[in-house]
Amino acid sequence: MKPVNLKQLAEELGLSIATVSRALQDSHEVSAATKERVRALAAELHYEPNAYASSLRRNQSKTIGVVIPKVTNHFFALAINGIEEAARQSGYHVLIYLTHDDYEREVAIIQHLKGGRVDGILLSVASGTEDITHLESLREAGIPLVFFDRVRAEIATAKVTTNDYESGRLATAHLLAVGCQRIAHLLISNTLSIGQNRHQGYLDALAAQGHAPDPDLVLPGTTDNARNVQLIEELLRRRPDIDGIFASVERLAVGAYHACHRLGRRIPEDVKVVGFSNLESVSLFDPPLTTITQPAHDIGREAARILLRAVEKKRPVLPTQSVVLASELVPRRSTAVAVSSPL
Amino acid sequence: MKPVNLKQLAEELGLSIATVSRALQDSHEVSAATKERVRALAAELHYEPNAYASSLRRNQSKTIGVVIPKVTNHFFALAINGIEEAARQSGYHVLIYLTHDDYEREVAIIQHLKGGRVDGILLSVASGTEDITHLESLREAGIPLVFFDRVRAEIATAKVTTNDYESGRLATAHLLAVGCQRIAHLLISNTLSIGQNRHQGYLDALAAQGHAPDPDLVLPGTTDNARNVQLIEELLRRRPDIDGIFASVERLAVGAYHACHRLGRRIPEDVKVVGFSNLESVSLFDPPLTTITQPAHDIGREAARILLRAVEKKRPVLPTQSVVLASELVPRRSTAVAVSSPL
DNA sequence: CTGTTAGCGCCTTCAG
DNA sequence: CTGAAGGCGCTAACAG
Repeated sequence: MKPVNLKQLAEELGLSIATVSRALQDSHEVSAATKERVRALAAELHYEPNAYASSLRRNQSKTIGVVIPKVTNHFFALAINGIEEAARQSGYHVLIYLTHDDYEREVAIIQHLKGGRVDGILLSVASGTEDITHLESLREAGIPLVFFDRVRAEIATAKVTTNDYESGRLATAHLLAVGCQRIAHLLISNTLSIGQNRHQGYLDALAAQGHAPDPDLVLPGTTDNARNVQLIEELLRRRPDIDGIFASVERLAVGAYHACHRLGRRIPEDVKVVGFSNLESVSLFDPPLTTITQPAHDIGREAARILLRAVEKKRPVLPTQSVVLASELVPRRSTAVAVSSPL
Repeated sequence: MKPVNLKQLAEELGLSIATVSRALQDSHEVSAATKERVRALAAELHYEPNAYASSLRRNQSKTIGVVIPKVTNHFFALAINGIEEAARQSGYHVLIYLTHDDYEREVAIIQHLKGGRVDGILLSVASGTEDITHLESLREAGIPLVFFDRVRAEIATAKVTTNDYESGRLATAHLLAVGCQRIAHLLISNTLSIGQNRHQGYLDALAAQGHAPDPDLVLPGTTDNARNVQLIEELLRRRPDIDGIFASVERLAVGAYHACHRLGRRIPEDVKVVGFSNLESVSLFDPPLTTITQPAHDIGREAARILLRAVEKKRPVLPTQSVVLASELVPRRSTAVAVSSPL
C-alpha cells in the first residue's frame, strides 16, 4: 500500500499541489476554507509528509546524531534520555551511534554523517581517539558539533561536562570534614580530562587543609576490575593508616567496597568511601556508599539544547564556550536498611 | 561550505553524472579505468552521497526506528546495544524514540514514523497502551514491525521475548535442587505477561516435585521499594520456614537481600535467593545474589535481524512467529570477594 | 488567494 | 561502455 502524497490530495480536492502544501503548513496566504478542506482530507487519508523529500528540498533533516562510546553505561543512558527530551520538544529526531571506544568506528561514523543525514552532532569522544581531523572536518562540512562528557579541548565548539574539578574537591573536602586524615584517590588510568580534573580537585582540597600530597596514596586503576580490587587491597594493607577513599569512577568505588570487605575494614567506621556513581543499585549496597551523582540527564539535555539552538538559527556556528554543570554530592543510603549513613 | 555532489565530480572529471553514479556503485557496466578515476576524486574531495536524495529516489531510508519505554532501564540499554550491532552490520541507521510508557506519545511517534523516515520498526509496548490501532495501521502503511520484550499478541508479527515461563521454572527447580523446601515467590503486581509466565513456571516446578502451591508464600510487590522490603520482612517473620526465595524482578531481589540482612538471615546459608537482574552491580553484592540474566543484548540483536531480513527482502511481510530465547541462569559472584557461591 | 515552474541530489530506464 | 532525460515528493520563487 503506497502512502498518500500531495499529488493525490491535490487531485482529490481539485487544487494544485502547491496550495495543498501551503495549507498543510498553515501558510497565511491560503484561505481558511481551503485549509479546512485540505486538512480534513489529509486526516482522513492519514497523509504523512515524506520526510526525505522534505529534507532534500529544505536541506535540513530535523535529525541530530548522537555518537557515544556505549549505551550500557548508565551515564550515557541518562544522557540520551535528556537528549531525546530536548530533541522531541523541538521536533527533532535522534540517531544513535555507538563507537565502543573504537577510533576507527568513530571516524567511519563521522564520515558517514557528513552525507547530510543529520543537522548536528552530539559527541562524547571514544577513549581510543587521538587524531581528531575527522572532527575538525565537520566544521568545513557545516555540521555543528557539541561535545558532552568526554570532550576535546582542541576543537572550538560548545562543551558540556560534569564539573569534575569541583566534584573532586568537594568529595575530598567532605572526607576531610568528617575527620579523615589519610585519603586515598583511586583514579582511572587513561588520560581523559575528567580523571585529571578530579584529581586536581582532590589535591587542592588536601592543600587547602594543609595536607601534603602523598603519591603513595594515589592509585591508578586498570580496566580489569578483579585486578583493581587486588591493587586496592594491597594499598590498604600497605597503608593501614588510610581512613578515607575517594574513587573517581564507579567501578573503582565498588572495588574499594570489596577490598574493604575482604580485609574486614568496616565502612564507614574504619574507612569512609566516596565515589562517583550513576547507578541506583549502588545506593542499595550495604553499607551504602556515599556517592557523587553526575547530572547526566541535565548534561544531555543541555548539550542538545545548545546544539539545537545553533541548528535552528541556520548554523550560526557555535562559539567556543564551555558549559559546566555542578554535580551533586549525595549521601545515598538504602531507604530500607537501618545503618547509619556514612556521612 | 557546500558538500560536494555528483554533479561537481562529473564536471571535474569530464564525465556525466550517470557514469559517476554508476562508478561509485561499482556497476559492472563501467570501465575499471573510469571507476578508478572517479573513486580517486571522490576520496580526495571527501564525497559523501546525500542520504536523503538517495532515500527519496530508492524509496528506502536504510534506517530503522526503535520505540521503547525508556533507555535508563538497563535491559533496554543492552537491547539497544544489540540492535545497533545488527543494524550497523547491515549498514542501517538507528532512530531512537522513548515513550516513557505514555500511550499518547507512542501513538504520536508511530504516526510520525509513517512518513517514510524508517524502513521498519522495533517496538516494546508502553505499559499504558490498550488500544493498538496505531500499531495495526503500520501494516497497511507497509512498514514492518517487530516486537521485543513487551509484546502484543493481537498483532500478527514477529515477537522476541525472554523465555519467562522457562526462567521461572528453572529458577525454582534450581532452588529445589539445592535443598529448599519452602520457596517464596516475589512477583510484580501488574498484569504484564512476563509476571504471569514466570509465576506459572514457579508453580509448575513445585508441582513437578510434588510440592503443593502455598498462596501464603506468594508476595505481590508494590512500586514502593521501601514498602517491599517491609512486606518481605513481614513474610519472612511470619514464615520462618522459608528457605528459598525466587524474585521475579530485580528490585524485589534487592529487596529480599535487604530484608534478609535486617532479620539477620544469612544468604545463602539460611535462605537461598535467586532473582532476575540485568545490572552488573547486583552481582557485586556481598553475598552475591544468584541471578537470572535476561539475554537483553541477544533479544535486541535477534529482533533487529528479523526486522532487517524482512526489510532487505523488500517487505515480504513478516509471518506471525514468536521467537523466544532461553534466558540463562547465572551464578553470579563477585570475582574478587571470597565467598562461597550461593549455588 | 491560487497555480505554474523549477529544482534539491540521486538513480535508472532508454539511447547511442 | 557512456550520456541524456525523467522523476522520487516536496517546497519556494514567481506569476497571475
